[in-house]
Amino acid sequence: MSIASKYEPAAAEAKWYAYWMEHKLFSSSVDPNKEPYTIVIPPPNVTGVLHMGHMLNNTIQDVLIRRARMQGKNACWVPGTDHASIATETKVVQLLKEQGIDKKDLTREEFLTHAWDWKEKYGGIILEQLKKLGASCDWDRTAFTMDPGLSNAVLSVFVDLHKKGKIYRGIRMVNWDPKGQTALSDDEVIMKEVASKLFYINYAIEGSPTEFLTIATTRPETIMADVAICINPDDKRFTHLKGKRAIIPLINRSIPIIEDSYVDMEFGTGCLKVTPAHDLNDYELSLKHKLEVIDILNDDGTLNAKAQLLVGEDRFVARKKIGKLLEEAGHLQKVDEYRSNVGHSERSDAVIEPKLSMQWFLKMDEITQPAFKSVMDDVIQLHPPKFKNMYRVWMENVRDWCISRQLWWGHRIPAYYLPNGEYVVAKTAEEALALANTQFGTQYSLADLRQDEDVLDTWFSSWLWPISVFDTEVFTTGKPNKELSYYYPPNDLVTAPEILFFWVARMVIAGYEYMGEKPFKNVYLTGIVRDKLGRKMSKSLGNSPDPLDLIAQYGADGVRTGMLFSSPAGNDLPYDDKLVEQGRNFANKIWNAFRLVKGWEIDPNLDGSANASSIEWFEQRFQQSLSEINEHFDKFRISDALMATYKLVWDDFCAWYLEMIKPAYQQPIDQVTYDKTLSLFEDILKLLHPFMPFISEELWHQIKERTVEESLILASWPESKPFDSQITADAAQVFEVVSQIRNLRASKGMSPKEPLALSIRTQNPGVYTQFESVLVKLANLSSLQFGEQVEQAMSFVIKGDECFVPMGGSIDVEAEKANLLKELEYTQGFLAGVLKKLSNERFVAGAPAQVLDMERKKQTDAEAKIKALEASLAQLG
RNA sequence: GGGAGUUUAGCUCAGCUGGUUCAGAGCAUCUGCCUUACAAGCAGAGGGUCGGGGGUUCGAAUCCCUCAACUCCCA
Repeated sequence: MSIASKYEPAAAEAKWYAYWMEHKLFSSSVDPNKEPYTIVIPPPNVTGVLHMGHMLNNTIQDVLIRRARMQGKNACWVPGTDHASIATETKVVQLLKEQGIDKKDLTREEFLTHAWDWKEKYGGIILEQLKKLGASCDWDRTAFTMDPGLSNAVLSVFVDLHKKGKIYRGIRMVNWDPKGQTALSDDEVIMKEVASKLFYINYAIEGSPTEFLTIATTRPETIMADVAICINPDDKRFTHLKGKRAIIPLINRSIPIIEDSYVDMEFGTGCLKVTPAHDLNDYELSLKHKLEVIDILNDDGTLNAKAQLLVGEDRFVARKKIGKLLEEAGHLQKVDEYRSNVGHSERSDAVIEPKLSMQWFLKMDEITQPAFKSVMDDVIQLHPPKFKNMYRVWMENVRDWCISRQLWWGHRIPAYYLPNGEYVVAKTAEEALALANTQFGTQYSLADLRQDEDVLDTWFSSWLWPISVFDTEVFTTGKPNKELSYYYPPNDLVTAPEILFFWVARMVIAGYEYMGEKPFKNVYLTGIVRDKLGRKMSKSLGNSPDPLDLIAQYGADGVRTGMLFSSPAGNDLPYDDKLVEQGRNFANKIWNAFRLVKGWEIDPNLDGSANASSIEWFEQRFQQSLSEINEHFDKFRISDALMATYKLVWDDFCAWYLEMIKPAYQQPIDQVTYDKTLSLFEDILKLLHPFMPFISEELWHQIKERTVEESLILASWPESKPFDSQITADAAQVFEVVSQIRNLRASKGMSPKEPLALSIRTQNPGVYTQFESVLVKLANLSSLQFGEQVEQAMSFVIKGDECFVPMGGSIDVEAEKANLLKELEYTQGFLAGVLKKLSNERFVAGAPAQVLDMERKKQTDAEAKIKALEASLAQLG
């Protein structure tokens, strides 16, 4: 035999991916005669490299798209990348720094030139990596969120929403990243518990030099920004201070003492300093009590002139220094160690500074309504459904979306400020100028316009993705083009739950706003890939294997199945090399099954009728599995679909079917069985294809020469037909007998080569005779007969049928008796339980007929078994 | 502090509207085998009070209450 005994994936993978690409088998175009099946990829960061999360995510998408393609649908998987403004800008800034260039020394245009250069050079590597995984994307459709068309779409949407009055400018407390010098959304802030200090500071009471109040704070450097002290109105300790004023230490500014039940009497000293510019809660308190706001920090986190003290010092340095100053001045009572949760930038890891600034917002109250309803009404289904609840909670508490970012890389906000202090919003400067001059009756020129410096939040472009990859004009025309009308809405979206709100919810919002329809029907939420210690896999921890290394080592098919073996929707995937090893082994198993079949010689004169029942059985079994697999797919249980396929191939096909029909060593096989077996093999390859595209396509073409059109990727998914579960049940019973005999040999230390005789006492010999040749072959029987009890025999009972295996003088009577007794006792106990149930009048009265019948059947079966066991025991003496 | 979720074998998970698919699967473990497709394999085996307690019911892994542990989201 010339075929290698181990499957070598590398060559097949390169070959078939090139083949599929060359013949454009992934491509899709509008075809009104075919039902479309669409997936848009969650666009990875253009600067990203493939990580394990992408592997899982894209494998699932590929499985779905390949199966849909085989089901005859017009399968279209649109790939692309996201400009990821923060991540990319951070990376480019870093890169420039390494080259000795500081972003501050560059103009906006110069910086963007660098960024684009970098994007052209390294961007999209990730898409090349996806090809190694086997992703069958329509690469001709590859989109980028900053492509001219898609960018235009973003600006159109901004202008439109502004016109609709949904976009406004406002002062808001935002999460300011002093390092990245940008505002972040709440979702981009990571809370981390850090060690800090709680400073207890004494504030003197105005007009009463000996009296003071003590305030506990972790941020003493902000006392200069204090505008009040707040106490709880119910707090008896401070009743005497109501209406008085306190003096800020060191700068001696007088501030009022106010009352609000917001103050937690238990925490710290029970009174609170109110610093609206530097704390969100304080800011809200200041709005409520109409207090002024004093901002003492610069954008880079250093203290400004309003601080009066320590001007120019960094906030952390200032914190230390002011501690000392307070101590020297006798205002510091004590300092406690304290652990607190502090927000950090997801990207730069800088400690977030709450900061008041002018930002752009999208009003969310109305625009979210259809999106909320569609998920609640299951028009859009989340898988698993537990995420519906999370979605509801988020939607119910949604806040206006801060869409501006103080960055350069991204879509620049199309708002233009005028010398008269007004601004206009338009897609281009020219349009803005025209608009301004009409609106205000002015004679401005382009030079008078100053465009907003900020760019839009990345999600403000990717929320349009399911629409804009097909049609970038619909946002202005309102009329979907041919592509969009055909492919929209995409069927399924596969993504991580962590961006359910960032991205998924916002796509739903945009879908309804601009298409009046949902942007997809199903959302499959994957889990997070974790290492053995349960930690999220990340580059910084260095705990993630390189996906490309894994593919090289285990093969793409092995890695794909490995990722899917243990990842039900919504559950984290605890990654272990064992999984991909199992995947690789599975590929090898299939490979070797093929070697076996391909190695057979055919004798056209041979009669194969003895194999008819085996073939019949496997066909029924195949249909049984197929219906399970289809059901799993329909419910988005991808892992279960894989597992059912795995068992069908490994257990039913390889372990049973092939052994059943396998001719003796170096013996030929008949034509009918051979042809039928190859055809069954083909059916199996079809089921395997979505999971293991490479090896399945490889073997598909090794079975026989095929044209491009006959490639497996385009083959039809097997048709589901009714099946006879009696045959599969009968076979299971026969297999059980085979197992028992093998077990018997093993326990006696006998060689499997030593034939045994078998006699069965049964009411239904037909169960066995239909598989007689199989039973004889697999159990290695010298004879099979039906009849009464046999002496000097080992025995076992299968479904009430007694099986006797004569062992001559070698049988250990006592051990055999003990075995039978044990079985007997168990069965008697079982029967007792059944009888107890049946003698319970309330059970008989209350239980449905079906259950009752079941119990009665249990009773008769158990009684028959007991009788048989007792007879055997009597025989042994 | 508010909300959501999870808890079933050593690990990862199934278990639908209470009742034979009811205690399951895969992996891991143990025993024996290089039996000519495959040791990346074959044949067997063991392993769980379904987180604890209480309740409803003829009957509970499944429904209710309560406690505990863990996870996530919002503050």
